[in-house]
Amino acid sequence: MYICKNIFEVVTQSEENYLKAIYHLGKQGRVSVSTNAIAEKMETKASSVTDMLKKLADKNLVNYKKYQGVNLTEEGRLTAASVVRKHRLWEVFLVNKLNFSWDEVHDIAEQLEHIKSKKLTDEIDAFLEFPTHDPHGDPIPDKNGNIVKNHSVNILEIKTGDEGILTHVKDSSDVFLKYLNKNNLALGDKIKVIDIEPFDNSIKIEAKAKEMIISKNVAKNLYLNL
Amino acid sequence: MYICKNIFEVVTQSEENYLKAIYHLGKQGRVSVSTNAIAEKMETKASSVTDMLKKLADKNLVNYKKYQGVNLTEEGRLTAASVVRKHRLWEVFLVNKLNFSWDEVHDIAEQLEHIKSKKLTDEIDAFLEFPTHDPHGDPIPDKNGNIVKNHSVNILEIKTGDEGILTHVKDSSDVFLKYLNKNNLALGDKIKVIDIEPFDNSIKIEAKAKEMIISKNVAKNLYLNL
DNA sequence: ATTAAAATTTAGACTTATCTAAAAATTTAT
DNA sequence: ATAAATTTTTAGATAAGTCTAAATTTTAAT
Repeated sequence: MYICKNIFEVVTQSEENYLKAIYHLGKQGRVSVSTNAIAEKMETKASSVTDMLKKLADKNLVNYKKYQGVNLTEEGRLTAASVVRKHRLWEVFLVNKLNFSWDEVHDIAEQLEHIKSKKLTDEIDAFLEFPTHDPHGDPIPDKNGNIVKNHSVNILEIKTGDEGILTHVKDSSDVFLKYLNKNNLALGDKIKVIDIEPFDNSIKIEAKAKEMIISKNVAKNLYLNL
Repeated sequence: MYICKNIFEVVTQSEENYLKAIYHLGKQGRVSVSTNAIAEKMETKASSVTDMLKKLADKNLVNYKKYQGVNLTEEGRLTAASVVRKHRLWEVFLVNKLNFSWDEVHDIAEQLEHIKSKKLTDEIDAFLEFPTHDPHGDPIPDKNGNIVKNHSVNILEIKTGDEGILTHVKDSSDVFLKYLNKNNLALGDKIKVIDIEPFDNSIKIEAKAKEMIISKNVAKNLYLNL
């Protein structure tokens, strides 16, 4: 006797979170990811990850061979991309339509990304006029899970005297974003590299006609379009 | 050692659903509700309800004495009202801002009502310009869990020849709403009672300059403002 | 006031997702 | 190439939420 347990939630919220982690760790899920890497990203234990990987493999969402790590199947990749799509669309909604700032949206989007309704996702997409990037500059996968290729480069790789537009921040944590707010840095700003200090990789930059020094750790998270 | 298990989700989704059921069954939670009534509403078993009632009582969300049914505490009432508030606000959002029809929103709102963010709820409320009723005419609780009193009366209680505005439908199931769509009936319509058939309580009404006959079962769900 | 029927609770079991501790496999270092 | 270190998996336990079946309490009927 064939029993379909749950037509509407074939993939649980927890499963979606694992798929998302694998997607992010294996650059859109195409590369193999280790159990420990997933455990660290999800702040859980490796044994829990192993259990889940078996379940995901049973559902044909990942390719899994014991001790070998995992990568997403096409179905898994699409599922993960859909979750990421929803996460980023909701972030745009919160910032563009409601009065949220870019450092407040992550936790709420973590909840909203699990809402199951294809129509809702597509209507929100249209309502926002089909945005291609979220408030942190991360690309939004389209209906088919495809993302536009990003041409931004890390500010550490730019040579002294060159300038570009800040289009992407890698760290979306509220501490980091609040740091940028405090220093009046936002996506779209024109930034010029004045000097790179070889000793600690700190960088003197010019933004909004003002000079400031940012640490290497900050620099690592700033990406510019030249 | 004091351990707070979960600051952000002191109330689980499942608990919220039980509180909501008790809220609806006991007219805003002020009246005692039986275990079986809850079980039926939630499509679960009485034994599951009993288990949950104990848990809710432990958390001071309901007053529960074995075999006596439950009612909500003030804290439980506020929690339930907040869930109902979110459900109805999201329904308004879906219908007014996205392209949803009133028969498509319930299942999605059932998911969205569990999103935890006070700011999000209040911003959506403001974005929608503080609506007082959802697309089915149900009142939306305010921040403090208060609802505006409804003055609509059931169409069966109106005497022949009288008319009123359709302001509320009791049944929000998609079958019923699709029936109304098909017959071109919507909130805001002026409806006149032409004749009530004593045999089966079917009613001949006039709406949009056309006469039609509705069954007692339909009539029971239509409420008018005189 | 008993007894029968209905409602409710208890007991024990199952599933999902998690954990700890121990075992097994793989990788790294000598 | 072998031992040590690291990674991963297994085994067994726990908590939340559900179920069935049996026991208990309340309500209704005679």
